[in-house]
Amino acid sequence: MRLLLCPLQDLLNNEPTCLYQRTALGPHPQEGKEEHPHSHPLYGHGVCKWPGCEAVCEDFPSFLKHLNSEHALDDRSTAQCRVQMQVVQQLELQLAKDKERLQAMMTHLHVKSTEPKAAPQPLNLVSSVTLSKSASEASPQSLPHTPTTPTAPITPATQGPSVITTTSMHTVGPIRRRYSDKYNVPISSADIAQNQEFYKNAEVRPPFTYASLIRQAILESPEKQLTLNEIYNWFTRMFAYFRRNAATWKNAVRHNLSLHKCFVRVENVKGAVWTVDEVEFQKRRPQKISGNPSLIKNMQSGHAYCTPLNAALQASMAESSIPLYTTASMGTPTLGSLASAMREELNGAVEHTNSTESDSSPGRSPVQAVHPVHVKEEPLDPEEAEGPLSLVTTANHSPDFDHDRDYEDEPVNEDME
DNA sequence: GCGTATCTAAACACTG
DNA sequence: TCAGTGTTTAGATACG
Repeated sequence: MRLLLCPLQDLLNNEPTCLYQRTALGPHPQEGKEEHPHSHPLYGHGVCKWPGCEAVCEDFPSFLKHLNSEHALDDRSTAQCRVQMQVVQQLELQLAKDKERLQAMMTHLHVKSTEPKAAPQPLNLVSSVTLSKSASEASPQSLPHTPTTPTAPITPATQGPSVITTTSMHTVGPIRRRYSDKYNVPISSADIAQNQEFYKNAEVRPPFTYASLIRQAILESPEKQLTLNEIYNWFTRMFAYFRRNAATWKNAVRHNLSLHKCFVRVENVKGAVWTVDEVEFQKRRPQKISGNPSLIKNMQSGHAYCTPLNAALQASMAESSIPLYTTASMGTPTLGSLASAMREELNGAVEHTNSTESDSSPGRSPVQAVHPVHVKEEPLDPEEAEGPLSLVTTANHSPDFDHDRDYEDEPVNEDME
């Protein structure tokens, strides 16, 4: 624990500006106004800008007082800082990837670039702090195939041990994890929207059921109806995970369409399209999210089980991380609306958790805070086992090593990016 | 241990 | 014949 905290302590001691110093996010917010005694990257418009806080501070002194009292060097703040590192790293990786893409495009078009070529090894803020285990420590066979760049969903700490912690990040092997609607209650719109880029780029299984995804695909369509092929396209477009093993998940999609009454097949001019019977779909909700005490208890226990591992740090991660990303500008309406649909499913539970979870972070969704996001990692095909490593290990690799990777099972969809 | 929900795999039928 | 679509069944897994 102490080991983990040390680098962070340095960070915290140096004030959060160090986050900017260590990133390629551009000029520091304070640049050019250093002399201003009341400017602070964590303070603006009378609001504390600490991720997930947004506490109103009437003036700068009160902000400082708030900063020192609410965001002191404790496990929670440390955890938040680490999560912020993840955010920054994610953005850096994306930037590096896009830069390289741009370079390749310009090279292809024989355009002289003024843009410096992306560094082959991106800054790796997180790995040096929390992901100190080398990739070699993990058995390649046990690691999921995540050849794309992301390191973790942008909402990592919804499940304390599964994303951030060193140990957990190395246990995402071929363990099949359940991710039913019922247990994904806490997934919020922000959750998904901010993870959009992640899921688009990372071959990480989205933590939603096929039924939920199908429903959302249909609801996102202008006419609220899609052909099977259009549903396929939506899956591959929105989730990198579904750009491989097509036979498997397509079968599952068809299976779900047939199985669930909420999916209604409608014949129209251009053939059969699938629609969602919201009434039928809603019928599933009471069964799944009844807001009963056991569910609430379960949601709370999401904390409990992680705390013994890394003590308060784990808990603080679980408690406080999600809202850190609410300001991340990665979401788009598409997955945002998916999240909205998810949120509809979660309404009942949210109310309960609001009252059960101590909420010291204004603006934080309690559901997000207390419930894990399960990321299922698939067993690898034998020929894939030696491929790129896990979410964790990719963080220690060049983000671009997979650029030329092909989708094994089928050509990239025509509308994929 | 049981029930439920889900995932995965497979077989089969139908259609263009 | 073949590919795509749709239905159904069965086994496995996760969880309450």
